[in-house]
Amino acid sequence: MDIQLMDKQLKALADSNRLKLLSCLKSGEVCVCDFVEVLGISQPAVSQHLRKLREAGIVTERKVGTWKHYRLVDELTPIVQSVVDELESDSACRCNSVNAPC
Amino acid sequence: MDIQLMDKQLKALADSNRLKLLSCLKSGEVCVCDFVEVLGISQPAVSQHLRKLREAGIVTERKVGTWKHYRLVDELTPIVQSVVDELESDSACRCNSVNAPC
DNA sequence: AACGTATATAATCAAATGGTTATATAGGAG
DNA sequence: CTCCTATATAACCATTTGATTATATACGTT
Repeated sequence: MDIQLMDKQLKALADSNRLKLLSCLKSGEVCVCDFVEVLGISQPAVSQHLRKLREAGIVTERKVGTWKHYRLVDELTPIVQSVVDELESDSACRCNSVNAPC
Repeated sequence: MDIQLMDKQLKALADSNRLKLLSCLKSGEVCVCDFVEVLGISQPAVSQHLRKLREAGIVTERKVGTWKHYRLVDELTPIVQSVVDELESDSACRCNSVNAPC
């Protein structure tokens, strides 16, 4: 495995808020608006975390109208997979907002 | 697995110089003096990287006179193990210095 | 005891990181 | 077209990180 990709993925994983995002994503797609509630940080902050995960090849997105649904990529690298395996799935982060389109 | 430990270990892993240290350690014990040559950074910088790995429970040390030999801990967590597995073992970093006591 | 070597710690600094607010972009509803 | 909502980007700022130099500690040698 390319050591530069490894470093990039590890940097993307090494943040507690991003680990929480992965806990949420473990059980399926989640839209950005729900993440904002879960993490208790601003929407732009969430957007920047998701970008970091996306650029590391860990998550991918799907547009649904004005919303975006994020999910884990299909083929995770062994390192990312081992991190996801260790995380407890957090189902509390999905479809809680009144207007969530999930 | 404790999410705080996970975060701490991931932060310890998410640095290219520390990944190089682990590449060296994959094939066995290495003393600090050799690391300095390999990474091309100062001795205190190496010492601080090693401390971070030690405090994350990834490496341990053994005193040999004035030297210290570092090695991977016996029971790595699944995440750390998967990172080590992905790294190519770098044998060029051992016992190269004239006065290395390895 | 005095000196030299190996490693660790302290002090300092520049760069990277993660947050905020403000603004841009894009799509759906009226 | 205009307005509202969802998301992304830009600009900015405080904190953290990783390097350096200087100093402390510990051990071996003379």
